[in-house]
Amino acid sequence: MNYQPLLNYMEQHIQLTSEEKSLVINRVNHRKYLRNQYVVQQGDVCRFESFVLSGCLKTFYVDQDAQEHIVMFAVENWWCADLGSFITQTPADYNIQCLENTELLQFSFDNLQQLYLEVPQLERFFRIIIQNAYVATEKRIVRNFSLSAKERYLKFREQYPQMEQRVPQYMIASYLGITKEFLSKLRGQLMQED
Amino acid sequence: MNYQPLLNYMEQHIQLTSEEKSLVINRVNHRKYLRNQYVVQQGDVCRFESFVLSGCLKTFYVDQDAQEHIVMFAVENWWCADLGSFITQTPADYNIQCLENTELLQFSFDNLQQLYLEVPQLERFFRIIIQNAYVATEKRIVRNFSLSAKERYLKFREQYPQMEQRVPQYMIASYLGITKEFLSKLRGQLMQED
DNA sequence: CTAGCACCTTAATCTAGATTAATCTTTTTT
DNA sequence: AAAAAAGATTAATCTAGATTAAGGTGCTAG
Repeated sequence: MNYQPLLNYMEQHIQLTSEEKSLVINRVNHRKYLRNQYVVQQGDVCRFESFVLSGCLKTFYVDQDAQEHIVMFAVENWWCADLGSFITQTPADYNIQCLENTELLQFSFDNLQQLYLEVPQLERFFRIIIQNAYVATEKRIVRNFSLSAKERYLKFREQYPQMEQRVPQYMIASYLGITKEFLSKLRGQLMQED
Repeated sequence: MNYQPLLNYMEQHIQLTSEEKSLVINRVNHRKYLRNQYVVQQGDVCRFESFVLSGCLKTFYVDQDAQEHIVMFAVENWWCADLGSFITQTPADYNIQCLENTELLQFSFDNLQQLYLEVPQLERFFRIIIQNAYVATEKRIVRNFSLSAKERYLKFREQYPQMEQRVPQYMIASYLGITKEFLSKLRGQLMQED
């Protein structure tokens, strides 16, 4: 099993001895999902905080009118969970579904509590993860408030350049909060411009 | 000085001995602000995490077109800070300004680091604060995505019933992400309906 | 090879909410 | 009490983006 990407990621924020690393590795579950499988379903408690080794996932919300709203994508070296649900162990607002065959390293809630005792530095690590998630979410609110659909799309393209090749346009539209038809129109306009 | 509201709030999440309580009280600054004073300005580093003893504040963002976007209000027993800035000690995206004369209990970044050593339980407490902030922010994204302006307004009214009397309508409009004229129209419609 | 499905585009029409501008009301200042 | 400033309403017009509907492209499967 390849734990290196996770350990590399962790070492960006904390230093771990090799004993600590093996404690982490002991508590983490490796799991493969197939394309279209769900990692979390709206209404269930989110049981894992997952690190993406390979593949691609979407986190989305289904509203009363059965409309899907994508709130984030996750690819290699990203974390993915309904953090609100995981943290409080209450039912999830979001679904998380694989867009490709996907390999995850998963921390269950209980294992994570254990690990906090075994490797106290992880308290710090996961606080940073939550903080980053929080800051990113806040920035997204600001962006949705103050930018037009076209500006949001351009920002998305520069921020996730690989993403457009990887996921269908109607999902990008959903992420941007617009219809696929309007995204198509914007793309038409942008082609024109250059 | 009246520290009781803060201690009550803390005791909802953690238990503190009376020695620990005095450690907290020793590290917290009490400060009065006048109406219209700024607690944080966009571009400055947010120096405090503040607990509201009395008064009312708005957290807002000014975009390129000098438009103000209110992201949250804070009243008695709420926390207020540009958490993203405070946590990372980097320049703030938001302004925080008093809408009334306001009394705050403030934790400076350095004092808080000290306190984490003196009262380790506070690590837990402030993680919970951040988690709650995160969850609230996430729910807000979902709401902005899937509800119409009218629905958001109704939700706002039921969630912050006291607020409408306390802050001018054009600020509520800004919080809801609509113009004051349109809010006025909605209010007209709703009067009609009942 | 063609049927079917998943995805994308284009164009016409519609609507929630923005903009502008004028008037009215309430609060604050002097 | 008058004047000024701050806030709220109303109505006409405008626009970003939604909706509907039809046709196009390209993959995958029998």
